[in-house]
Amino acid sequence: MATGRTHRPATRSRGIPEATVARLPLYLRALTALSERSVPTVSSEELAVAAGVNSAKLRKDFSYLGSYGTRGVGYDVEYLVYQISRELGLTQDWPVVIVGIGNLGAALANYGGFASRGFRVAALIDADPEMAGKPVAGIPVQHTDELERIISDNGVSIGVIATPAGGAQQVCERLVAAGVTSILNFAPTVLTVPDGVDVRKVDLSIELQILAFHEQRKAGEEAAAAEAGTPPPIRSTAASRKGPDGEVPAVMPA
Amino acid sequence: MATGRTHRPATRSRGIPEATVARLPLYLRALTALSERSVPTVSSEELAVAAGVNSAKLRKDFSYLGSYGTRGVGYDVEYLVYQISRELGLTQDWPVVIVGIGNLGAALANYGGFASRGFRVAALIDADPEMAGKPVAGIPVQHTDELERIISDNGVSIGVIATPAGGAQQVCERLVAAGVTSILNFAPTVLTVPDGVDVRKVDLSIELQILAFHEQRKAGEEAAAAEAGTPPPIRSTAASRKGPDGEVPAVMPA
DNA sequence: ATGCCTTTGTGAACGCGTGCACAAAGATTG
DNA sequence: CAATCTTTGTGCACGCGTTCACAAAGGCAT
Ligand SMILES: NC(=O)c1ccc[n+]([C@@H]2O[C@H](COP(=O)([O-])OP(=O)(O)OC[C@H]3O[C@@H](n4cnc5c(N)ncnc54)[C@H](O)[C@@H]3O)[C@@H](O)[C@H]2O)c1
Ligand SMILES: NC(=O)c1ccc[n+]([C@@H]2O[C@H](COP(=O)([O-])OP(=O)(O)OC[C@H]3O[C@@H](n4cnc5c(N)ncnc54)[C@H](O)[C@@H]3O)[C@@H](O)[C@H]2O)c1
Repeated sequence: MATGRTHRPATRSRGIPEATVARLPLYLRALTALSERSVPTVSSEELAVAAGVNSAKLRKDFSYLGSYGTRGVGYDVEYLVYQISRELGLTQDWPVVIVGIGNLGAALANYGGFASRGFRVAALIDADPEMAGKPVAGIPVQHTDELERIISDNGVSIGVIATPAGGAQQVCERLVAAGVTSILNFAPTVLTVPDGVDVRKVDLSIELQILAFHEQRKAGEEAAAAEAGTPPPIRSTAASRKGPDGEVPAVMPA
Repeated sequence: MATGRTHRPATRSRGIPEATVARLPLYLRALTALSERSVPTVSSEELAVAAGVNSAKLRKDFSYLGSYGTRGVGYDVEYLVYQISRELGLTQDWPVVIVGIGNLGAALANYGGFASRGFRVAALIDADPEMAGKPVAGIPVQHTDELERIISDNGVSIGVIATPAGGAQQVCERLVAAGVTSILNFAPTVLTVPDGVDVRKVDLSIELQILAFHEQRKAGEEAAAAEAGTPPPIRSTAASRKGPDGEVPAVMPA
């Protein structure tokens, strides 16, 4: 999970646990797929498999929203899609601004799945004067000077930061001062925000490092098992060259 | 947090809790910044602020790695950088392949922070024959047909999937069959993998939906507070037009 | 109408993660 | 060398999240 919230200690957001909120979009995606295949109802077990979670967890999650299921039958797909959408606030249209239209910002602007679920790219903002006016994904880039006006005019409350790390905190402060209360941060920095502002971060580098940790551990365990004469569990083909870059696994030589 | 692991029930990865592992890269980043400023030592309190966490949590996290601090003084920055790097497996060089060189894949390939910490883009792979041979970020794109050979030749164990959702599971299976045991997935799908393979996902859409949930809740609470005659907490300027797109907040009209 | 079969909704137990608070450790100063 | 001051390392309690397991609910067949 390339994510983490900031501030706001307790959960109790109208009683729905934070962990549940984080899974609702997952259920919604699975349900939307079922809806497109015109499947009328689905059991907690089927839906759980589709969403990649435990079925008891899924039922408990839904129980926070109310009793929308029918015992012996399951859940009505359309009805559940509506209920979850409403709970997540997706029945409204959320204007979003993206700040920092470089490699990543441009990719985000071009991302189709953005608009698909109630989010609309209201503006693209960059500090580079060269970029001003140039269209990216059909939307002209605007200069940072316009930031406050853009936020205000469009009633934007969600901002995406895709600037280099150095500028992120300052951009964040301007966004917040202008009225933004939710920020999705792609820059590798810890953002400091006042209470009442939500920050979520997506950090590629952290994700890779976490994977590397487990990868190293797997290589170590495997080496230890080989040392002990235990044959590697399965997949010994790939296993035999698992030390990355031809390096020796980080275990004691003797 | 745009993240979530799959499979592998218990933690106990050599005793280091998963939550701690997820924070180590954060500490490492803060420590690297200190190191570049030639700061010799740092207290848990200072470092905690820099990393945006509680200092007790930070100390407990470090205690899992061993006793690397000096009471009354703090932690030696250089030494800690080394210890965390080693623990995360960053003293090795990890070759990574990126599959699906579209908007996002190209941005990832161009991402500088990639190589900075032990990760090296070994190959770019795409199914589009038109792209084969074209250089992206200085690396020629190779066709999917070569996938197995590339993984094998380079000893790749970490793969990044940036294809459309439809192709992700199949790409995933080919990667795993070829020997990849860690996957970072950007496609909005639940990937099914065999035991022993780690999957982490980054899902922009889910992040935005979580933000929207809290945003809606804030708007609702505010409306309720206004109704009750209680003035909005702070920042009433921005608050007064918090209903997105000029819509009425989703509360009962009367 | 009655009984069976499926599936929900949730009580309860458990484990992980967090944060407080403090004793022990060590540096520093006189 | 002793006193003081700073900061670590951790015992402990608490709360959240997960999972099991099952009683209740409801559809459906006879
Ligand atoms: N490219 C990736 O795949 C990737 C992956 C993970 C994280 N990131 C992070 O995302 C951020 C952007 O990455 P990128 O590759 O797009 O970088 P980039 O250099 O291509 O783009 C950065 C853009 O931000 C603009 N900018 C700089 N300062 C600004 C400011 N104060 N206000 C507004 N705009 C400003 C620049 O003009 C530029 O257009 C970086 O922090 C990077 O670490 C990128
Ligand atoms: N662009 C974004 O900012 C963004 C954000 C979040 C998630 N995503 C997700 O990331 C993925 C890629 O997004 P994108 O905007 O780069 O899409 P894109 O259409 O620009 O690029 C997809 C690329 O994958 C290639 N491809 C398709 N099937 C393939 C296969 N089976 N094997 C190898 N390559 C294959 C295509 O040739 C194309 O080059 C999508 O799943 C999207 O939902 C993108």
